[in-house]
Parts: sequence; C-alpha cells; structure tokens
Amino acid sequence: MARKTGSHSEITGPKIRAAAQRLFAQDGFAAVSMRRIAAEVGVQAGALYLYTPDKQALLFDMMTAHLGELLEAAAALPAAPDPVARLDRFARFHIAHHLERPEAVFIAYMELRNLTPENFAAVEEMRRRYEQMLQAILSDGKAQGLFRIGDAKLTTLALIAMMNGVTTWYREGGRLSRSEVAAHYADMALRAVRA
Amino acid sequence: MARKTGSHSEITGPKIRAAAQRLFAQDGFAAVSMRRIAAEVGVQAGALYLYTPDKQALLFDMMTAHLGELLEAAAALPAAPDPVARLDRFARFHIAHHLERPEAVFIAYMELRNLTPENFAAVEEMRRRYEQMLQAILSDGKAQGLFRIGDAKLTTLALIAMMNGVTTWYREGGRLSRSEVAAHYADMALRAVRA
DNA sequence: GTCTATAGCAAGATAGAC
DNA sequence: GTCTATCTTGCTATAGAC
Repeated sequence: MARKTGSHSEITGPKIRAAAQRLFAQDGFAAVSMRRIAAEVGVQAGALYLYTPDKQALLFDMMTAHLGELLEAAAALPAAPDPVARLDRFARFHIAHHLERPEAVFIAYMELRNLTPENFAAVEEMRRRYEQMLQAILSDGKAQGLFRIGDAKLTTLALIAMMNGVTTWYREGGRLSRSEVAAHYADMALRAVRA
Repeated sequence: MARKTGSHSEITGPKIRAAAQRLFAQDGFAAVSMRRIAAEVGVQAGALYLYTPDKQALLFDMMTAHLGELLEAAAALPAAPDPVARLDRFARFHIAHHLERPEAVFIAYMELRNLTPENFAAVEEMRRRYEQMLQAILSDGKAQGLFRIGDAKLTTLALIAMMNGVTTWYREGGRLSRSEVAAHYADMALRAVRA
C-alpha cells in the first residue's frame, strides 16, 4: 500500500512507547504529561493520539506487554527433575528477566493504582497467573517432603517481593554481576524453604 | 494566650495530615489535589496553607515522621543474647510495626520520586540508618559463624524487601493473624541466612 | 502523519473580606 | 482561622490546516 510522504508510523509508535516507559518509570504516571512524552519523541502533543487512544491505554498496553512477555518466558523454562531444581531455575530466571527490564518491572507494580478498574482487574489476573507458577513449585516440594513451608501463598508472595526488590538497588557496573546477584537470590530463596 | 473564636488549629492540623496520608496512600501523591484534601477535612483549599507551606512539605513531613518513629522504635528494642535471637526479634518487630501503619509504609517507599532532591536525600539517609541496623545483625552473625551470608548488603536489602511486601497483601481479618504472619516471616528470614 | 491552535477544565497557591 | 474569589499555570484531548 502506498504511504504518504512524511509517514513514520513504524518508527514513531515504538518511540512513543519507549519514551513513555522511561518517563513513567522516572517520575510516575500521574506526574508525566502527554506534552512531555511528545517533546521527548520530537513530535507535538496532538500527534500522540494517532498512536494511542489516550494516556490510560499507554499505561495499560505497557503493563500487559510486560506481563505477557514474563508469562511466556516463564512458561518456556526448560523442565527440571525436582522441585528444588525447579525453584532454583525459576529464581534465577526471575532475577535475570527483571534485571533486563527494570523500568517495565517498576511501572508494573508502582502504577497499579493509576489503572482504571477494568484494566486493573486484567493486569491483576496476569500477575496472579505468574505467582501461581511459583506457588505450584512450592506446593509440589512440600508434598514431596523437600520443602518445609508454613503457608504456600504467604511464602510465594514473600519470595516474589524479595526478588522484585532487586530492581530498586541494582546498578550496572556495580560490585556484583547480574549472575552473581541471581545466584545469591536463588540461594536465599532455596534456603528459606528447604526442609 | 487568648485564642480567637473559631480557632481549631489543634484539631485541624492533625486532621489534614491524616486525610493527606489516607489519600496519598490510596491514589498517589501526584494524583491527589489540595482541594480534595481540604474537602476530606471539611475546610476550603486556602485554609490548608495555614498548616503547611505547600504540598511538598505535607509529603516530606509525613515521611520523616514515619521514619523517625521507625528508627526510634527499632533503637528501643530490648537487647538479645546472640545474632540469631536479635534477627528473630528484629524481623518480628519490623512486620508488626509495618502492619500497624500500612499507609505510612506504602507512601514512604512509593512516593520517593515525588520528593524534591534535598528532601529525598534527607529521607534516604534515614532509611539507610534503618537498614544499617539489620546489616549489623547480619554481619555480627556472620563473624560469629552463626550465619552463612554471601553479601551482607544484598542480604539486608533482600530481607527488607521481603518483609515490606507484607503490607501489599495483608488484610485484617484474613486467614492469618498478625503474629502468625510475623512468625512466618521471621522464620523465613532466619532460615535464609543461618549457617 | 504531523502541525498549530484551542476548547475546556483542574491544578497550586495567594489576597483580602469577615 | 476560615471563607470566597481569583491569578497563573498546566493538563488532556480535539479540530482543522497542510
């Protein structure tokens, strides 16, 4: 199909999403104006509305894209023989995946309040599915006598909170490499639950 | 000293702080207007400026009050014979203290981005001092051979993130009591670091 | 596809009456 | 001490020229 002169939709769209993600992570959804996103991209504010129906959709699409990726990647993890190995693998995956996209992670749990009720429900359902993957590992391990766990749901949430925290302090080029950090977290997670 | 008729400064001041805390926790600092805080209290927006120089001070004072209380309470913890007992006591204190004031906790780590640089630095320093208390326990335990810890700083941040997470899911009257929850978290923290 | 211009509204903060 | 009224600024979103 012919395209008008000056068309950049295949470049501008991604640039808008990238700029919005950077700014939302830095200053928060409510504190970032459409004008500022537009300025960052190098277009006028009005032009943004060619790519997104409104500011809310910008946030919602960003979150569902992130959680969709996370669920897909977690589902694609190679099988492991026992719950201990599965937990180790899951923890390392979680840390590595999160360290590679700290902005998306940050937004996904800091901006839940700024979703409309319908969008919030959809996002929560995706998050719940992810947590369920970890909880299944823990419950299996408990059933096999490999883990000693007081409450599987509480333990799931505690481990996820612990691991998510990594994005708030990890800085590239610091004292520890990503894989060292992942190994430390996986070790703590395993020791916290092993029988 | 004589006071003019209609003076309510000793009531209105605390009411404003309470309303601001509730609203900031619910919808986020940037999304809450001074008008809405005033409406919640039952005064007009202009009257708020008799009690706070601006919106920023409302947030900053709230955070420093919270962290000051936390530091004071942690410093007043009774001594314990060894690092294992100290960690157990610290973890239970942390969970109990946080569950009693979930709004203040939530704000203290969700709204850091909305502080001016000077205020941010002051708040970060208080937070650092608190983390240092936990790190000292971990380092002592490591030195005495009671804990096996890869990196004391990373472990400190991991345990704090794990425990802070409790405020995001705990609801009064749920399956577990506060002290059961505190016991579970303390157990996980200890097992994650014990030799 | 992007621009300028603007409608329509809400924000933070202040002035002055009572 | 609180009110009403208002200044100034900035916001989301849309209309219409190019």
